[in-house]
Amino acid sequence: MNQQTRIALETPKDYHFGHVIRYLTRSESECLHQVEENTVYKALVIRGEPVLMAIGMGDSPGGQVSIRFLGGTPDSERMQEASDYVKEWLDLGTDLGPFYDLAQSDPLLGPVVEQRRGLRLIGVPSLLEALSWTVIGQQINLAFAYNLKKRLVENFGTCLQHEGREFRLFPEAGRLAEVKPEELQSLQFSRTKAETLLRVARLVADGGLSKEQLQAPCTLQEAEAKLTAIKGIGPWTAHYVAMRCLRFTDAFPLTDVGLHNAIRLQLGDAQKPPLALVEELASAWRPWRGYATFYLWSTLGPA
DNA sequence: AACCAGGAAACCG
DNA sequence: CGGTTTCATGGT
Repeated sequence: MNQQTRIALETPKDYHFGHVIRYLTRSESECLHQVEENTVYKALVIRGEPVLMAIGMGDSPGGQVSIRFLGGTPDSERMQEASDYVKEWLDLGTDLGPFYDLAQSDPLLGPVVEQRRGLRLIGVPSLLEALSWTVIGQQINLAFAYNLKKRLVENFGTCLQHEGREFRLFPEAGRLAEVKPEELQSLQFSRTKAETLLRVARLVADGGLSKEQLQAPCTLQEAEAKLTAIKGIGPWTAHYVAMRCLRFTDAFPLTDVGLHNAIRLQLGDAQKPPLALVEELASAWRPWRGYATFYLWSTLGPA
């Protein structure tokens, strides 16, 4: 009958599910997962089969994260893959000890990190999704960016239903690859945004671009070079993707407006910091500049 | 209405 | 190269 299969994931020492939930709920327009009563609902397609998950803190007091599979139990290999995905997505495998040590003695970062100790760097494991989201986010405000993503997902992705709940999936590369730029423009994508996004989708669909070829033994600098070779992708986008998808802990979107605002806020300044100052501050955060950036971003959201 | 937004390319000395 | 201008489109 209603037999439910669960997987429990070990959590790292410093882990605060509440902070993770807060990050995941920062936009009302987020369409690729839902959060309800401290449970995250998320769907994947693994080798053609949908896998529906409810992710929450386990019942045991050990601080485990548990995945409950909905609408049928996947086979063990798919459960393992789903579990790997969640581990990567919610960043359950990184030891933040060195980062916390470093932050502790940093006047700017110290208070920020102390206040949100246990927040993880929420990732975007799919390269296509990460690149798409980042291209969408170029030079527009976040609210609009979430709207554009939603339109992309609703128009070209599939939607699963389970017990009245909708699970939306990011479009497949092959599907996006055949979309015409005009279709995206009619959804209020700018022409260049549409072209870049479709260029990326075609590259991923053709196998000319993959996550594997951008990760180790590839260095951050090499990954950046490969990504910025694509028209429409500059240093900001490359580092953003390196940070959220490729998991380079030192990825650093130097020119990011949100980062600048967060630094300004911490310094109590009226003006945004000059780039030279941003670089100087960040040099103390190596090799964790990506985590520093993510924590600083978290100071901008609601409370 | 003006200015801004989790930029990138093209252009120019 | 390093700085400047243009592009593009909604949000506030």
